[in-house]
Amino acid sequence: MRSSDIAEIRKLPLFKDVSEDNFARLMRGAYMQTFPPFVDLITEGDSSDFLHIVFEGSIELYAQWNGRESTLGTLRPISTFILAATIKDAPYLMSARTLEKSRVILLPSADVRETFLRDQDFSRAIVDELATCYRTTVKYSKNIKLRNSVERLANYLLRKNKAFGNANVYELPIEKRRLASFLRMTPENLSRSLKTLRDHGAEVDGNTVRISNLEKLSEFSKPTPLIDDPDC
Amino acid sequence: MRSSDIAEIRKLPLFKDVSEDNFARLMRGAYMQTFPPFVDLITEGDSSDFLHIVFEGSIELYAQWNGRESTLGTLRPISTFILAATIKDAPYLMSARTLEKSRVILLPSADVRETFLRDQDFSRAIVDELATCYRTTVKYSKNIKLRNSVERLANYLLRKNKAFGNANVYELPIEKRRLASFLRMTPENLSRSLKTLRDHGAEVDGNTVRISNLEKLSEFSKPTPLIDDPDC
DNA sequence: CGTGGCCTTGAATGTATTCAACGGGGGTGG
DNA sequence: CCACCCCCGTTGAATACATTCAAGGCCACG
Repeated sequence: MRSSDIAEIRKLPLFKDVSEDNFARLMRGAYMQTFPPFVDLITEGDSSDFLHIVFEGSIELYAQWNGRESTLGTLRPISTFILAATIKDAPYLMSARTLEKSRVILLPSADVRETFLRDQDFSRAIVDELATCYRTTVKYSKNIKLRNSVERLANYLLRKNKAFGNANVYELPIEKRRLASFLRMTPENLSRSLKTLRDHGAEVDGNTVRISNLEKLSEFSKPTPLIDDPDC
Repeated sequence: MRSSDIAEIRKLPLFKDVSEDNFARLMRGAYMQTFPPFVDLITEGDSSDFLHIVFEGSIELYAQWNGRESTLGTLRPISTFILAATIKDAPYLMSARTLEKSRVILLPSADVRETFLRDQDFSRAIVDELATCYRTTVKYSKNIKLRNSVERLANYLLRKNKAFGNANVYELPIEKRRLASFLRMTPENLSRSLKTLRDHGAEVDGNTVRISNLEKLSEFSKPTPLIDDPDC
């Protein structure tokens, strides 16, 4: 691995407080790899040999059952996945594929577990990361259980608008069919729901989202930090 | 707190490896409390002053939004809740109420966080617990996203049958309306789905479940450890 | 012995999925 | 450079699935 990459990794919240020794030991077994688009990195059910970290590009988390497939999230730099399986030395619960050309760090799970025991600052960072991921999935479940599909979509548009600096105009960061799956809807249903939202202050043309009436959209969406704030 | 209670707590996986000193310090601030049925213990949005542990009874986790309510889980002895909020010193994402007379241990969150930093074995146990909870919610999301309501119900009946020792006859552990909410259905829909399952090897009369044809039910349910095994 | 909550059933409504068809954009290969 | 094809997104119609509303039975509880 290039030393410039290692310096970058060192800056990650997960590693920045790890002792010099322990970090060096972790990096000895680590490697950075570049993947083309639409490559499966991990498959649910497999044992977790590596902790993955997205360094560049984007990664889709998805799951399958009985011939169906569902998107559970999209990861962008810089995020880890899937930490819980690594920590527990348990099988992956989700699969992951690149959506574009991506650079990914692979850390042998055994090394991560060992460093966890050895380095208090690392274990603290791991726990923080784990707790954050956990809370993300709880919010995700609440979103799906408490809202219907149009409400989920409306709140998604609001969340992304905030993430893009409240510009009120932005591009959808993922394909519509993946967004549909993420929001637990079919692509057809997404299309129709987008039309519905024109009456509520949001217009989507192609991949361009325009919040034409933020107040109206907010009133319809009723966002709450306990579901929609990623930092909460 | 009674010393017999403290001895019981000491046996919990979360605490059994904690040093004598640290455990004693934790217990100084802890207290055990008995609550009547249907008492709200925590409310989503509140700050997490205590880590809770169910000692006796049962606790419902639920969330609300826009006048709606949804059950996210039921806790039985001995489980913690809600660890992630305590660790991150963040607001609760779920509310919790007793469903019956329950005994609950309250540990001041600040003490938990302090002990976490002080005691390596405790931090290890915390991480394991967190990772387990995290994986539980991932499985929950997969269940809801990949299965329709009858499939979710069928797999629920199978899971509980396994939990009750594969006796093929057992009592539903929670009220049907709460089960319905947990499975993301209405009570009416649950009633009708139970009738549907008569054709697939499961008969439910009142609270009594009878798996009349396990093979048929399994074939219909298509359970997978990556969703249905709580220990996976 | 009333009363209230839970569960069930039926009917009507609303929401979401499926199936089919079509247009457009991007990429490939002739 | 163009023709072609494939996949995505959209639209419409039919269907399936789920919710709502209303009513009644049952049990537990006061």
